[in-house]
Amino acid sequence: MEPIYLRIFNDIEAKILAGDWRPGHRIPREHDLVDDYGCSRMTVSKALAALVDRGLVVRKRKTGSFVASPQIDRTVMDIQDIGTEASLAGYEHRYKILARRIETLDSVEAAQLDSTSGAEVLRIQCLHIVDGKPTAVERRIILLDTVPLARIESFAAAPPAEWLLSQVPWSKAKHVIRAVPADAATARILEIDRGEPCLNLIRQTWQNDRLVTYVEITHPGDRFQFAGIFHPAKNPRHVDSPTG
Amino acid sequence: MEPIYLRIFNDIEAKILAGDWRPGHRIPREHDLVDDYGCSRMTVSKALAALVDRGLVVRKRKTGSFVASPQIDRTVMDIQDIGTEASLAGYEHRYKILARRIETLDSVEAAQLDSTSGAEVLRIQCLHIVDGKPTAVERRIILLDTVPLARIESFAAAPPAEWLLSQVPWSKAKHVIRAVPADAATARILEIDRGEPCLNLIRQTWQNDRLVTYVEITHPGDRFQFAGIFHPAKNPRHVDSPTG
DNA sequence: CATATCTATTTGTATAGTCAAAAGTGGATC
DNA sequence: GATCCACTTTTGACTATACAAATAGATATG
Repeated sequence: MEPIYLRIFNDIEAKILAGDWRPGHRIPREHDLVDDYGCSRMTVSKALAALVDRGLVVRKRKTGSFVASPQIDRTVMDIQDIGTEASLAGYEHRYKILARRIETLDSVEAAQLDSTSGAEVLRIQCLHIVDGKPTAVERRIILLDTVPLARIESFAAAPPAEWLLSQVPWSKAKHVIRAVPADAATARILEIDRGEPCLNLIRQTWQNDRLVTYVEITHPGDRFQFAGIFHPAKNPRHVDSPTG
Repeated sequence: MEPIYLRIFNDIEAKILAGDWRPGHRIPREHDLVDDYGCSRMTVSKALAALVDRGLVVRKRKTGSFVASPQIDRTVMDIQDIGTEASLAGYEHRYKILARRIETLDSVEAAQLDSTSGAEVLRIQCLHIVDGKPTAVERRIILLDTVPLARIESFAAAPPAEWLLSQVPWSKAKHVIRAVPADAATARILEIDRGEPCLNLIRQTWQNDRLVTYVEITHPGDRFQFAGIFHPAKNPRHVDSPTG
């Protein structure tokens, strides 16, 4: 038998991840959940505290509990969004959409992405310029089934990574980081020599087992690095943490 | 006023991080902590649950609660240890200590490591061989002030990373991942050409603001990648595996 | 000898309350 | 209008207790 607090946790998590409860949506107050599940307040509290820790919920006395704005886990964030990182480091960041078209996945690509063949996707190529220098090529595929709004998005206001984060909560992400030699096309775009070492990040992001996006980001090895400072979870996380 | 459960949490965390309670040490049982702190069992339980989540404690019914073997934070994308990762992925792993000597840090290096000049360190160079192929050069510095036992350790039974993890809990880690061309020495050791793209990981690990170790690990770009699957703040698994 | 069973210990989950702290609301007063 | 205070809602911390589940260790059995 699944513990009650886990059932509550899972129910609410599912609603949020399914997009049923959007960010800002008010979660039933403890008292209501007590009634709904026929359990004690402590049990409800345990579930909600775990959701706070999971980053899906924020709580405030007197005001209530709300679905949190989707936020990348801080330890993943470090390699998440070039623009954010650049401006955190005090650099100027621009980007240019080099290509943008809607396609259907052929079977080879579909298999590669672990997705279904024939799905409609938006394919984007984007150059990131940090401090005046070309710093990354971003080649991205967005599944239009999962993110229909992408069809009409121009990415003029925010680059694809940032726009997606504001649209879709993610439930799973897979990263691969490699060192690769620059191919001809990449070398031209990044203004480096062919064969130069490049840092290559591939990320797939899912929402409830539906692929949201596949992206490959290639950085010149001499102009970019991934860095992060990590602490083992600082304040008590997970269960019954007060300050969040 | 600090909540009781936080006080308990902090007290125990401090003891573990200070090395006062070593991995495997039995933590007082809930009942004893109830007596010690004059609070209820639920409060103690909350603190211990948080410590479990924090990764510092493991608990088992009837047996008790124990200081966990130090582990890399699960949400951190990182190779905790090549050997472990390799065998998880089903590969055979060997390693060879190429060099081992005790030195004192000169001022240049000390500044680089953000440490004090004149400190005694153990400097190790180590080659990792996965599936019969040279897969990583590990160049490591261990601060003997922080880890005195390293002075007499031969690393015959376990490679430095694994040995350190079993010895020292960490409270902070800094990672840098880059793509670099192989220099002459590295190329020779890894049996690749000079200039070939290599994946380069630098990690510094601290225990309570005292540097434990500085390590630079260089992988051939075509034989290694970092990969990780993340679920926001859950129990992400990460796998760093040799590529074909 | 091995093996199955019982028992005591320790953690895990849950209840049904109490009191406290934060913070939004509205009302009294200037 | 503006300011301060009391009121109310909602979360945060905690108690004292209960019973369940896992299991190490002792005991009984074949």
